[in-house]
Amino acid sequence: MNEKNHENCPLTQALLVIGGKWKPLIISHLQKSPKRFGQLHTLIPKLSRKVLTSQLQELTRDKLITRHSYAETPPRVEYRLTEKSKELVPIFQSMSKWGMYLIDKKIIEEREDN
Amino acid sequence: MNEKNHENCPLTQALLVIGGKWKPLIISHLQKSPKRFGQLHTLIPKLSRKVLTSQLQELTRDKLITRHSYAETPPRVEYRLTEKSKELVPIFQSMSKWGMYLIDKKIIEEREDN
DNA sequence: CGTATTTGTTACCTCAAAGTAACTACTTTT
DNA sequence: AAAAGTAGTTACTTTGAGGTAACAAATACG
Repeated sequence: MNEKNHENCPLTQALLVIGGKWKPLIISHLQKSPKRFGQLHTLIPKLSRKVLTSQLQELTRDKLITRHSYAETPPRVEYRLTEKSKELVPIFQSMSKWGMYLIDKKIIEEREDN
Repeated sequence: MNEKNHENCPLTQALLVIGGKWKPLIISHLQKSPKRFGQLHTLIPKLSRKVLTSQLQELTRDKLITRHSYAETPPRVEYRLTEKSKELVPIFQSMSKWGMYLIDKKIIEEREDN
């Protein structure tokens, strides 16, 4: 953040690429093994197919995932992380850990409210 | 991500709180020292005062920052990180590092394009 | 032949987030 | 009296992200 200014701030750059509402979630789901379009949709049901498509396209464009399409029928398409995005996994894990702490706190506060 | 499902996913919880477009940036700027409203606005010029206000209010509500108002004239208001959000700083630092790598790659790719 | 499956696309609509600009309140300086 | 500086708020408008629903293509199955 000490950097020049707004423009070339690395954090801003990173957020441009992974700042989407669903992208961290998608990347997290791909961390263990490649997943198909339909699997991702099942894992994140609140995410519509249209938006899932667009997020996957953007992630592919930015080279955070690769798309492997198998000429089977019915068609099968798998998405997997690239080396670039594998480095993000521990970051999202930390964030997840922090989120868990948030949930705990929330439960405590709810208790105190009663 | 292995967790139950969508609802209580810790990463989703975390993203609810820090997922805002500007929040990671604001938190990063506060990491070294408390900052005033106007300072933050100068540091992130693309962020309008109205939105800065709303983001600061949300962060305060979620107890990621505290607001200290001094009865001087002209008024002075300082925002500082709480213990809760200080744990986020290393996460954003990693993300920033990753963003720097992105920028480097971009430069290399531009060179290759020529 | 008609239906199901899978991975999308396309068109249309909606709503919340963000932008703009004007106004407030308090006090010091000119 | 008026302007300047700080930290907002309020009202109005705009933008774009996201939702819904229908359709496409290829093949297998009954």
